[in-house]
Amino acid sequence: MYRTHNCGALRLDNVGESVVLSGWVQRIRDKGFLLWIDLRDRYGMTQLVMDKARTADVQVRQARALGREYVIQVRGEVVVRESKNEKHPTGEIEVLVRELHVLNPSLTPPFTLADETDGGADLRMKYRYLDIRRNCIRDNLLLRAKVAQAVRNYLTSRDFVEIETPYLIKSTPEGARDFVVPSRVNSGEFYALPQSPQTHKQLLMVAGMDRYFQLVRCFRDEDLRADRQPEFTQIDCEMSFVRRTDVLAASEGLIRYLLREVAGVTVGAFPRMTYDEAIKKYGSDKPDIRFGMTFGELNDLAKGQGFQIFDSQELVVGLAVPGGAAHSRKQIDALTEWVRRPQIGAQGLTWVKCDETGRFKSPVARFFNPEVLRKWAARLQARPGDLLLVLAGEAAATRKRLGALRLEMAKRLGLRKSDAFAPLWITDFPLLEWDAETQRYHAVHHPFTSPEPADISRLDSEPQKVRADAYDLVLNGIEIGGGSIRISNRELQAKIFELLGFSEADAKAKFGFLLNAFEYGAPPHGGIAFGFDRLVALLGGRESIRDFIAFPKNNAGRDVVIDAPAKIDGEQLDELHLKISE
RNA sequence: GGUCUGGUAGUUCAGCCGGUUAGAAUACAUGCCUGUCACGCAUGGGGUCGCGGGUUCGAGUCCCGUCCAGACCGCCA
Repeated sequence: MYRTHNCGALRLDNVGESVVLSGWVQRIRDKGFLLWIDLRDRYGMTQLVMDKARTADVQVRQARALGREYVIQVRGEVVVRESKNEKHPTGEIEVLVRELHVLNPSLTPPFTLADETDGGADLRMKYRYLDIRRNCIRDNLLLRAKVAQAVRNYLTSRDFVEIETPYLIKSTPEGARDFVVPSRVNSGEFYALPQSPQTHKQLLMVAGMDRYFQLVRCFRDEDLRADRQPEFTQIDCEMSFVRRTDVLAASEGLIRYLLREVAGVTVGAFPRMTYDEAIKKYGSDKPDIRFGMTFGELNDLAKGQGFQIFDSQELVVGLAVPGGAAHSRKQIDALTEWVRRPQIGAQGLTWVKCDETGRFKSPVARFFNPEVLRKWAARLQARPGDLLLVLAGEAAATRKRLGALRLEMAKRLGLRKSDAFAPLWITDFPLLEWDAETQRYHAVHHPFTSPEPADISRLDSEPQKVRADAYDLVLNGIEIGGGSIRISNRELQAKIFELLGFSEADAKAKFGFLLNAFEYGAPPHGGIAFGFDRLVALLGGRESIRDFIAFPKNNAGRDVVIDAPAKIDGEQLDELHLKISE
């Protein structure tokens, strides 16, 4: 018998029982007369005990020879602890060992397997199977499984049906770079791994499945970030006979359910904000609205007063840092350096301290009299004791920089609380974006996104002003979902392809299968996809998704556990009809 | 493609203006310890200072190159 109980199961009720436990040796505490072993498995930890009075010498010697992470099995008796430990659920009992078997020894692990590990990221990734033994990583994976289960419960209970779509599909011209897979049977041809099941889920709508979802792996061959992996998981949804409000309502229902079931947090109706407003007030299309510090534009109050730097720039914009007047000159200089780093790229930073008595202190005070500075403060909704931070420059870049500064200040002030959840819908994205490099429009979302119905008439005259019937869901400043109402009208789709610079033949070659399907009675439809990894990380109170993925890729897209990608031999290349050009 | 930060004991790090034998904590080993739970105490072993080149009487330290890791910009419909 390998075990009668797991390591998290035993309680006072079990005292007197003879049990068999198996697990890993977390730690041995040898007091000489008495020796304890913390035995750990996925379910918890149970303290084993041996002493000279009750245990045979041979077994004590055997126990002293154990090392960390040995896999052992013990038979023993559950006894009450003389000194209890309230930190563990099993802390009131211990198991007096009668028999001990080493099932497998272990090398000394290269880092400490504890909540507060001494292991660096590099080492932890290489020995990920050890890292996962740590409570925090194990709990992250358990959380992920719980969220997945909750997603399936919720969507299935609302008539969504989970359907798998193929992973070996075809490369499409728009969007991220594709991972490609050479075909052995079809010489010189390649599959692509899906960036999303977009077209297949639309085909399922034409097929009459009405409400589809899938927890699906997606692939993008782009550079990585802390919250970006080359393969990642989406909650992909699509619905027929819906308008935007229907998709938003269904999505809110799901997210609200997850927040309640998993995080125990109740949130009300999700606020909505247009793309333009988000950019102007937060400098980002994914604002974190857990805190204020919204932007105020100061062009009318800051230009034309003799301060050359402002006069020559397109936009002067600022925000008020609550309580920020307490910053020392040194701290503000450090902030200036922070925004001047190449990653932010600002030329400089203008600041105004609003002291408690309503006076202003600023290096630009000789250009702007107190009356003007008072108007700045009012525009930025500053209160006495606040610090105004002002940037100037080209409008889009400056807003972005101030947005980065806003997040940094919030982080320093502890305003980005991981147990607060502030969802937000962003709507009214532009449909098209002019790409100067290729001299054509490209779809901001994707080519199947419907224009806002009210704007369709402007497609010919001013295409850049046409809004998309698209929406993003932002949670705590992280984009966790995005979707749109799709085009289900053949002529409209043809017009969009034309605007995107596809010839009719191009469109037919690339998307003929979808256009054909639309000839056979396509229902109006729309959908959304949520970033599952990001969502789980947020529910776990973190922003980096790597610790919520069992085997993530590193910064360079490598799997350091198995050392992939790797070269393949010549024979395999030949079979695939491939030659490596050096 | 680019910017920044880092690489010193198994591990996490310190190492000042270039100067004698490169340190700490932890891990590991041995011994002691009558209730530990991050046990404690004592002793001990453990180093190609990422790699290559340069400057110098002398380089862990300065310079150049390179590799690796992380964060970020570009990119990510």
